[in-house]
Amino acid sequence: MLLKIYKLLFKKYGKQGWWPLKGKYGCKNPKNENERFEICIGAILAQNTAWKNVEKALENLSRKNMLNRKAICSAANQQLAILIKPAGYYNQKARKLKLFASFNGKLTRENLLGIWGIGPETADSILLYAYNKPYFVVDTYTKRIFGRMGFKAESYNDWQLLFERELPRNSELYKEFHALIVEHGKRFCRAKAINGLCGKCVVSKHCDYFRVK
DNA sequence: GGCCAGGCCGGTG
DNA sequence: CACCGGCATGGC
Repeated sequence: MLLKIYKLLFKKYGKQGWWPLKGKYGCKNPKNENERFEICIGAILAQNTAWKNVEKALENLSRKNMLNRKAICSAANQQLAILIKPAGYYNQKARKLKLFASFNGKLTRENLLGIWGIGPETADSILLYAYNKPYFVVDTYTKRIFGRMGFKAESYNDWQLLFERELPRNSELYKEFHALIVEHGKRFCRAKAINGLCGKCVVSKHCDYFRVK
């Protein structure tokens, strides 16, 4: 069932090629440690924030040559906060960036979750997109889209299990699926239902939300 | 002008 | 454990 949804979304939106490094879509997998780091920073900045705003923050960091681990480690919280301001929650996020950048241990899921400011979605985004580990990423779009379709799960872990149990354990599939979910959430499965959108949605036949209306 | 955006933390019951 | 307020900008 989930694979079927995936295929419908893929047919509609095409290959997404996430993660979008420096705001450019269609990138390949990260080639080096610095690109991996940039993905991690983007994942933290993207917490409950529109990606457009994250791009501005990344651009500010990049222009100052601060989009790397060393620079962020040695920067003052205040300076970071000013640069990442467009991404919102800038005081918290400045602290989060520094704590992540100065973490030296092994990047397991458990260790990531132990870092202040890294929750399950951020951890899974880092593991999947920066380190190519097969953890399915669950976000608000995932819950909204599949919740409306009639899938039920209580917690983050339940949602994740739902996908990981049914899908082949394949990071490339996970990456593409999550990216497609975000795209679909932005374009069609909006928080506030917009008149007519559901009628053009490629997965509406599988959706309770549409059928009920 | 209100709602939403690729969450997470800390306090409370 | 579940729930909630706080954190903050920018686009629509």
